[in-house]
Amino acid sequence: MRLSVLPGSEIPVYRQIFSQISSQILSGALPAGEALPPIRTVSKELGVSVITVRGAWDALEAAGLIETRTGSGCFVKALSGSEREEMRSQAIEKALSEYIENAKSLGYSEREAENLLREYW
Amino acid sequence: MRLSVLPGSEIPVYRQIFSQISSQILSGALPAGEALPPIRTVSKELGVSVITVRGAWDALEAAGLIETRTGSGCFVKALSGSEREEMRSQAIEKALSEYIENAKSLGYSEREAENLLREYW
Amino acid sequence: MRLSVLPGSEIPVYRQIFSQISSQILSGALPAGEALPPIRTVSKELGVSVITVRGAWDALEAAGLIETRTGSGCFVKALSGSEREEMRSQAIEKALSEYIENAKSLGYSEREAENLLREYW
Amino acid sequence: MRLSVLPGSEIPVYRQIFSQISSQILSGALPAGEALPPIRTVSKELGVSVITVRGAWDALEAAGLIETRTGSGCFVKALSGSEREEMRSQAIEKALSEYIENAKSLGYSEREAENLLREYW
DNA sequence: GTGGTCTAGACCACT
DNA sequence: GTGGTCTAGACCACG
Repeated sequence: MRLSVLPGSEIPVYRQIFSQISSQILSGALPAGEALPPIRTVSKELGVSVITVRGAWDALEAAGLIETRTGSGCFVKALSGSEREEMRSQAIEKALSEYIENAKSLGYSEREAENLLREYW
Repeated sequence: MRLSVLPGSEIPVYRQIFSQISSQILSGALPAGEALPPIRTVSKELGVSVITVRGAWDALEAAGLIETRTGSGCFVKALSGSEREEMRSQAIEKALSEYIENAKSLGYSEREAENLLREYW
Repeated sequence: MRLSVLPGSEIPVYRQIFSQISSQILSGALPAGEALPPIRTVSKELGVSVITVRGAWDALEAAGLIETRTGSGCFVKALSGSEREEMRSQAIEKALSEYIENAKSLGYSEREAENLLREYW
Repeated sequence: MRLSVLPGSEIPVYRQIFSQISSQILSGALPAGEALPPIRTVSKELGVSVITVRGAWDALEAAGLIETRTGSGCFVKALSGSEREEMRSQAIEKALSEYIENAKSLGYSEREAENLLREYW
């Protein structure tokens, strides 16, 4: 479980943690049933408050990605293959549409957008 | 000057306005010297507070994209071609790197990322 | 907006607040668009922490009952009549099934359960 | 002795076990003197920790419903008919008042509450 | 030892 | 003045 946060970023710390774990679940890197590390452990490792980590966990639970069993920990929820694939698609489409929207309004052509993608990947 | 905002979005209204105008300036759609519409007009059209629009204008001025001439309004600043091109590049690179980062952590390959771009453009 | 909490109860304070407001929304007592009182006000009135009130607000938002507009407050979300009726039905059915389950396992007949209901209403 | 637990429920496992056994005792399904199954057996059957079952047993003993005889097991305590009836009444009244409170705050009339009860019993 | 809840108080972003 | 985020620390319920 690799996590990292940028404290000064414009996007909230708990959201950063949320998207990292979310991506790992949707990509299959974190399989169903897997236990997440205890919030206190994560808190120490990242140097943020326990409450901040808890905020990320809450968001993950609200998104239906994990479930918490009080007293024993938090675990990656079982998602059907199609559910997971759908959420994964939605995530990439959202990111993609932001890129496309930006590129278009900045006056880039499709060809240029593709070349840049190849160049920076 | 076409603007639109999504009030319920997670990204602040003033930032939405900022990026739309910013993109139009960097793409050349809004040429140097062009007058921005009065704050109150924009406020009414978008149905947001005058203060919110003012925030967007401030951000644009801080970014060096517009200048305010007291009593007559706000105008697109004159940028050298190279300056403009550099800012435009930075803007697209930032958007691109976010897309790439998301795609990678979701487990997509470069080829898939390209195909999606072509499909959704 | 009438609220009351029992601090020593077995059910968390934020949950108590949640269900009271939730019921008022589903029963139509709180119409769509209505502004909820500021969390700090509620906090003072009930004598609980701001954070506790926020927990209730978060739960309401997660349940799709309210929406928060940063800087201006929290508002009752617009629900279609059928949506509202469905959520209201679900709420009463959940409460009802708990009553029935208890009554049955305690050995009460349907007739007795009805008589008790009439007696205590 | 039939027991079942829902691990993901919002109400603690030991409480679920407690109320099931409690109801069976108060309804007379489990007569005085009857032996409860060994903790380890219940633990295996339900797939929960021994400590959890122990918690339920403790709660039952604290409620005066069972007694433990060291070395031989736990047994349903002898209750006078009036004692048992009083506890049974209290249990149903508590469940009933929760249903009524919910129904009222959701805007249901007594008549509707009765009809629903008949319908879902 | 695990998560769940709560307090008191601070600073920031937004309207 | 509104909500959003975060800190530091405490106590409880649960397994």
